Amino acid sequence: MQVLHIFRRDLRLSDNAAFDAAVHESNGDVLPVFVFDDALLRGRGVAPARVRFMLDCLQSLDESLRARGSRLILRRGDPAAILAQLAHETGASAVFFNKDYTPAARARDAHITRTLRSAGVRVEAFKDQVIFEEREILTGAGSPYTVFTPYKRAWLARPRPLPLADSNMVLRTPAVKSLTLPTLAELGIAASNQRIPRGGERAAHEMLREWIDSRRVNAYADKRDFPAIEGTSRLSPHLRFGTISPRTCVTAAEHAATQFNQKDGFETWISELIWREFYQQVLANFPYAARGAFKKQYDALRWGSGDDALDQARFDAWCTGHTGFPIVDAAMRQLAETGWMHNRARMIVSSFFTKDLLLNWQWGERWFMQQLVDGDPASNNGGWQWSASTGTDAQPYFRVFNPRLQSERFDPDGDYIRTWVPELHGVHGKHIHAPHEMTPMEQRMASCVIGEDYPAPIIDHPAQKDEIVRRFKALG
DNA sequence: TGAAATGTTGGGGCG
DNA sequence: ACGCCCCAACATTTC
Repeated sequence: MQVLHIFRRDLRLSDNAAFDAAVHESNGDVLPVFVFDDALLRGRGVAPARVRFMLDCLQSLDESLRARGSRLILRRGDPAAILAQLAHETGASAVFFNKDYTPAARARDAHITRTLRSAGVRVEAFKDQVIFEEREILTGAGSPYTVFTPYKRAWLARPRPLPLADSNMVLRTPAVKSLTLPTLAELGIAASNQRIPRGGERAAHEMLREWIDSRRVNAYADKRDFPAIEGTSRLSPHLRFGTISPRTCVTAAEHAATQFNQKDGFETWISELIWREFYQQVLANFPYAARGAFKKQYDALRWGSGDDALDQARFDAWCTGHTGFPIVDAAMRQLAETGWMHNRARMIVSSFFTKDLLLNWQWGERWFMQQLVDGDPASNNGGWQWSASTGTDAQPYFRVFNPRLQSERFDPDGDYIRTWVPELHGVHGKHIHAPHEMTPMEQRMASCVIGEDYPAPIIDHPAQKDEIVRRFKALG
C-alpha cells in the first residue's frame, strides 16, 4: 500500500513525523514528493538566496533518499492538482504531510485536503515543525498566550516529545516522472551571488554537533549579543527548512547542559527556540496579524514623513546600508552579502527603520523576507511587530533604541562595523560609532571624508524619536 | 531584548 | 577631626 509524503518545510529524513509515519504505514512503499508551488515562487516575499538554499537542501534530500533505495519526485505547479494526479497515477491510498501554520499555508493545505479527499484519498497532517503547536499551550482561561514570558513558563513545564528513532527501512518508490532539480533561472527567479551556507540535513547535524561539542552553546548567554563574535548557532536556515528538527536541537542541548553541568547557555538558547514557537502560535491563533498590527489600534498609525520621495530615498539608504549610522549600515550590508543578519543587529535596524526613519514596519518586513535565507513568516512578522511596538508582547512605544548607544555597547571596538563597511576601515577609536563627528583633518587622516566616502547621518535621532513617540501617544 | 532623567549613596578632597 | 561639597556609581523613575 503506497503512501505519498509531501516535503515542504521538513527537508530531512530523521525525526520527521509525517515521513516516519508514511514509511511505517506503507512498509517502505513511500512516494516522496516535493512540489514547486508557482504561487509561492511568484510571491513578493521570495528571496533568491533562500530559494538557492532550498535547492541545495532538496539536492541533499534526494541523495539521502537514494541511499535508502528511493528518490525525490519533483513536480511544479498547483500542489492540489499535482498531488491528486500523482495519487491517481501511482494508486497511493494516502497523502501525509507536516502541518504549516501561516495563514497562506493553512489555506493551501485546506485546499489540498479537500481536493484529495474528494478524490477518495486519505489525508493526514502531522505536528512536526514545532514541539508544541497552536492550541497545545493555553492560559488557565483556555486562550492562547500573547505574552512571551508566561508562555515560556508553560512551555517549559510541559513534558517534551523526544526525537523519533532513526529508521533504516529500505524504501521502494515506483518509477514516476520527475523534474530534474531546476536552476534559479528556470524557476524564474533572479540570480543571487550572496555567500550563503551549505544546505541539507547532514550540514545541519554537523552544525548542531559543533555547536554543542565545542561548548559554544554554553557561552551563548554571554556572547549572543555581540555581532562581531560567532556567538550564535546559525542554525536558523536549517530550522526554517526543517533540515533539523526542534526536538533534536532541544534534546541535544539539554543533554549537553546536564553533562557539563552548565545551564545558562542552554536555557538562553532554548528560549530562542521557544520564541520561534511563540510566534508560530501567535500567527496560527491570530492570523490577521500577518496583514496588520496585532494591536489593532495601531493600524491607524501614520507612517512616513509625508514626502513619498524622501521616504523612498530613506528606504533605499537603509536597504543598501548608506544611512550614515555605521552599526545600521554594517548590518544591512551583512544581510545583502550573506542573506543572514545577527539577531542583535536585526533589532537595531528594525528599530531604526520604524522609530528613526518612521517607515511602515511592513516594508521592512518584506525586505527581510526578500533577503533572508532563514526568512520565516511567523518569526519575521513577530520580530518586526515587536520592534514597531504594534505586536504581542511588544516593547512599549517609548522604548526606542539609540543606535549610537547600541553600537557602543554591542560592538565596542567597531569590529563588526569594519568587517562590513570598508569605507570605515581607517576610522579608529570611538569615532567608529559616529564618524561624522571627526574633524575635517581627522576625516582625511582616516581616508573617510563625510559626504564623499561615507554619508552624514540621514536623520536626527532625538527629533525622530520625539516624532514617533508623539504619533503613538496620539493613538492612546 | 531601552534611554534618559532623577534620586541616593558613599568615598575622598578640602577648608 | 569634622562637616561640607563634589561626583562617580548605582538605583529608581519616567516616558
